[in-house]
Amino acid sequence: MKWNDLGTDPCPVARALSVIGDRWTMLVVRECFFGIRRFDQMQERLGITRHVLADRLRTLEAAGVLRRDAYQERPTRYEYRLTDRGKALYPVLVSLITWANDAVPPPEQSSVTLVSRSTGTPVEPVLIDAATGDPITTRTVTARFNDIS
Amino acid sequence: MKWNDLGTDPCPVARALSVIGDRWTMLVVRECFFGIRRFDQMQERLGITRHVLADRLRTLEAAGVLRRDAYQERPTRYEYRLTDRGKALYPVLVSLITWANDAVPPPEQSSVTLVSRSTGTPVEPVLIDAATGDPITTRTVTARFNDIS
DNA sequence: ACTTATCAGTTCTATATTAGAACTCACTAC
DNA sequence: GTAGTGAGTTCTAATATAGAACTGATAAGT
Repeated sequence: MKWNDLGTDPCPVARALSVIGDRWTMLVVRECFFGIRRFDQMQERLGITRHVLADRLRTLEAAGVLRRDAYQERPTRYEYRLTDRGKALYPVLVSLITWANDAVPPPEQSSVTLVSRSTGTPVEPVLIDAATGDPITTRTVTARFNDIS
Repeated sequence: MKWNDLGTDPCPVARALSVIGDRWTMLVVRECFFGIRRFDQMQERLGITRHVLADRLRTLEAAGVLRRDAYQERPTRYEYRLTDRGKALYPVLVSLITWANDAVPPPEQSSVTLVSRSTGTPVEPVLIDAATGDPITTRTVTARFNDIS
């Protein structure tokens, strides 16, 4: 299978990864969540090559995850912001953070944790079903394949 | 920056992606969640090349996400199962599915949704803080950098 | 005994992607 | 005029992936 075919796969995991599943894309999205909007700043912070960054920004814009806004004229300069579709990636980012803090501990004396903006206390993210409030686990939830053929 | 350096990055997003952030890995993990355990079956279902699959399985085993078990002798054959650390990736998978079903609609008449095992009704996954029950959004939660220097 | 099948890989070559550095273009500030 | 800013592009070398064939241990069929 070629990577380009993933975008039209019936499986949503494959379709998600066709947009954000390469080595750099979620790091670019992370920078956007941190409020970084400009090319040079992202490039320096990430250590990504300019070529690849330009390519990823194009892809993310095409996918509707980022919006490219001119913030000045003469010369025209653009910055990148998350769209609503991009902001909807927050649970993915939070889940990655939660998993990594458990599973891939930082080797140095530094860490990044998620805290409440109001109280400053660490949060412990869990997934629940909005309708019932039940936790979402492999035991409570399963994937259903709907073939409308 | 090189990819190999990500595993020791202070940012948990980078560390998570150093393990599961390449083009195929989360699809391999998805297969494991679907109960697929064997090399040939994964290879055929995913359309991944055998070379890359072998490499990803090695990497995931080294990261403690999968366990390699012999299921027969003469000749020895191995199968792969999720460890607890691997199962802890479920929220990431669920978040990806939820996002893709919203953001990257399937072009054909087929879909995959998450349903309750007990009632069969679709679930609507949301992240909350286990301690307070508050929803986790960009407005309620922020990242804190703790430098224990 | 010989052929085919199974199954987890390995090996090979062609192609695609990435890293790293230098360069472009349209300006602004000194 | 010279240097700086900032969003890219262009170039080459290194790396990773696609696709197909092959290996090695063994079982099953004829």
